[in-house]
Amino acid sequence: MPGYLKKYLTQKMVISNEELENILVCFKKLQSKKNQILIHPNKICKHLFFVQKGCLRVVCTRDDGQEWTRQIAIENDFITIFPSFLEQTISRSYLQTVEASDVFYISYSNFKKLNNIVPNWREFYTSILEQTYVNSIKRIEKLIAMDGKHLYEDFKINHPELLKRLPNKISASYLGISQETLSRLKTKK
Amino acid sequence: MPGYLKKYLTQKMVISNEELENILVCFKKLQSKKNQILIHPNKICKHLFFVQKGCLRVVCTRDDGQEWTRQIAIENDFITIFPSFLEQTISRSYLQTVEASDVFYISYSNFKKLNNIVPNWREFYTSILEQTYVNSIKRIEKLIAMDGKHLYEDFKINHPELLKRLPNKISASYLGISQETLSRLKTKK
DNA sequence: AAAAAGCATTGACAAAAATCAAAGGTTCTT
DNA sequence: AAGAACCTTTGATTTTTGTCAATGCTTTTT
Repeated sequence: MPGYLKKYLTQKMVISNEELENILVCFKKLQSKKNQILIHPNKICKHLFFVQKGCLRVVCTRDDGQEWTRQIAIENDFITIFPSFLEQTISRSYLQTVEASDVFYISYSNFKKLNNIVPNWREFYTSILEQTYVNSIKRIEKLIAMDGKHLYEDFKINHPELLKRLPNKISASYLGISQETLSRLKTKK
Repeated sequence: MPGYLKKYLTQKMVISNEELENILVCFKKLQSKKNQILIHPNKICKHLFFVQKGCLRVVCTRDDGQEWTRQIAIENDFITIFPSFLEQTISRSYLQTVEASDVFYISYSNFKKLNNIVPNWREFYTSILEQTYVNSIKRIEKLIAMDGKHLYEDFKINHPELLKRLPNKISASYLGISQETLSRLKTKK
């Protein structure tokens, strides 16, 4: 049943069929409508999600109520409230579906157990970590050095599919600019 | 000789004396004056650094020549041009001393070998990765959601020692604002 | 110690971006 | 299908921030 996840794992790690099954049984399927909250704010994040179909985002809120998109996940991406999941601490951020989505999720305790059950798991996990960390470094470089116009141009070049797929409002909140500014940048040039 | 590094490692990982020695022999000592470039731009980053004494930063440059501080390391921090080090690819960023510094450094190939030589190394490495990734997530949250004033206030609260220690110019380039704006924020309130 | 280079501050101005508000267009709900 | 809710665009305005330039201060360098 978890077609994409199985495919994803076999592509990314060296693993026996038995080990693969040991991983897959830890994941449960969830189908969700649009705009549903899968991890609530001010809770400990207990699950890691894999997106089979659809789109999810991590939302962080400012004191004045404004909301910002810290992370976006589409097909074949993992997503969770990472700081909360890792340290099992409370977080103000929440995880929300942007589209109707099919996801697979694994609990924190089962996730931890995979280290013991599957020999190559740590290596796989570390590799994913490295990649997401590199991506976050690149995002930081852009956020400190670029103004709205350049952030938008860069987003259009590197994530054209997201720009088409996401509501304007969410793209703007991912870039750290207001939706009005994004709307103007889209038309101006 | 690598006093702090030895102390740091024994505190952070479970390790025998022999293993510890196997790690330490991979590191070489370097003493550097202020404003020296330890990893040059447009090169493959071949070393990972541990700061014994002093202060280093990763500088990224914009097309117009403006420079920004992507990362800062002081005593007991590791630092490198991570994307370049990890994938052994060319990077425009460079690593520079902010103060006269004593550092220990390890080559990429030796770093890779530690996975085989020291059983707990991967676990240790993963744990450092997790922590730095969490820190980068927090920085992203701030950069997308906060304006200059709030970024400065936050920096003052969370890194008061850095604010005192760093030249204004570098603090500003770390926060993604101009030094004039930082100077005004410092006096205004 | 003097000169030079670099850094911080301040003012004036320009550019960028946020905010507020209104209108028209979608999409969702019933 | 009608109404509601939401999203997008656009205009007007204010706020924030960047840029340029000048000055005084500090730190290097010679």
